[in-house]
Amino acid sequence: MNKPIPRRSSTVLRQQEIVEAALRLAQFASPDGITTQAIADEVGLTQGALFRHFPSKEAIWIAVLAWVRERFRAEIDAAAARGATPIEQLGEIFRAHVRFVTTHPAVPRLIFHELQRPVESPARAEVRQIMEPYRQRILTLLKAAKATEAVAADLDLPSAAAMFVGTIQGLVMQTALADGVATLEARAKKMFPLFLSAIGARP
Amino acid sequence: MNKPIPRRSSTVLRQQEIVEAALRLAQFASPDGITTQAIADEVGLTQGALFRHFPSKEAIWIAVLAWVRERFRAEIDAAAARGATPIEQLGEIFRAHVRFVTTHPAVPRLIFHELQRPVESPARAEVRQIMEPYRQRILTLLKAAKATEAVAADLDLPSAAAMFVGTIQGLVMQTALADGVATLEARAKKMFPLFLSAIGARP
DNA sequence: GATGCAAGTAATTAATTGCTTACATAGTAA
DNA sequence: TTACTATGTAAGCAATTAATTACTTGCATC
Repeated sequence: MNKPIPRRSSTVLRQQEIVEAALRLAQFASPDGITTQAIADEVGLTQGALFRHFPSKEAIWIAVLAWVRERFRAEIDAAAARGATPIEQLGEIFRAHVRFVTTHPAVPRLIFHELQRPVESPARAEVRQIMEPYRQRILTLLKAAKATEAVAADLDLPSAAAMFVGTIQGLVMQTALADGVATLEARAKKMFPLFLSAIGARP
Repeated sequence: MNKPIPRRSSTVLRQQEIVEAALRLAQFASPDGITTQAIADEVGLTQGALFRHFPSKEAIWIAVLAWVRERFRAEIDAAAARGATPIEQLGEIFRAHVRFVTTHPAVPRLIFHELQRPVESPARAEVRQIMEPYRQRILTLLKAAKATEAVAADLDLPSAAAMFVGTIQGLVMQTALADGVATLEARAKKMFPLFLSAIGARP
């Protein structure tokens, strides 16, 4: 009943398989500890075959990050749609962000990996393309909240946006160091009210 | 007038030189992009000579992290001593923490590098030994603040401590991705009032 | 001075690994 | 059938690099 596994497959399909394999492996190893051989094994190809579908190893990781970017954006979109007011939307996004990390534990690892590198690179740019539009979106919501007088009138919006994102990022760092993502959601749940208090949100 | 550079030096002194060289190099390269050859060059030794003073490359990084740990602890101690009330002390520590990162830009890189690795290791344990006592110290100060009714009576202390640390960590991540640590201090300055608001601190 | 050890060097080794190449074959279209 | 192209394999190349080794030398001590 299984879908017959063709020995040969088109590049488009293989690229997706390779991206998924790499992301799977990144749950248990750091990106540059993952060899092209390991990825090939995970897909079920020889190592050389990878290079029929990607020009280099780095191109694979860039594709992985691009996949993550799209997926993350979609989840955040869906979350925002669930909230009626800006403050509610922020709450939904907060939860969705945390949920995304627990669902894809390899993602923080990929991001730490890029942050740890000192030089500009296409992969780094890709990471920025994940974070920057996200931060921008939070900022827009905060503006809307301020316009409806749902937050403190003298609130510094860029700082508040940085704090929203930073609170989650910091929490992910702390749990990554301590216990993986096991306790992340529980701890995040208690953080959001603190954020609301920080921005002077009215109940 | 320069101190004569002896061709030979004791292991204790060399270890310190090696640690400093590694930390210097880590400003411009990721830890595992730094070869033992590069470290040796920076110290002015041959590559093999390193292994007279450290059993392995990893041992060098562990020593670097231990050095960072001590140094960080001392800076935070000094900062805390400058504040009269718990809230003031938190402010001093916040600034000192941020200042430490801008002064030692290699440090976040080293920490990201460890976070990016999935397995437990002595180096990871060393990073935990930097963070955990720090978080604990913040928690203690928050307790004291609560005891003097300087913060909201119903404040969840562990969450607040996580937020204190996380706010800085998140900010470091964001600046690391955007512009190095160039704008870190300016942005951090605007964040602390938000934290005070989060914990319901009285002015 | 003679002695012994810690610290240094130069050369080598063993293992790893991304990528290339020469060749093979599946699938498709003429 | 024939021919063509995309996909696949197996082998190997070239470069990197942590660690080891055999040998040397500076220096404190007797």
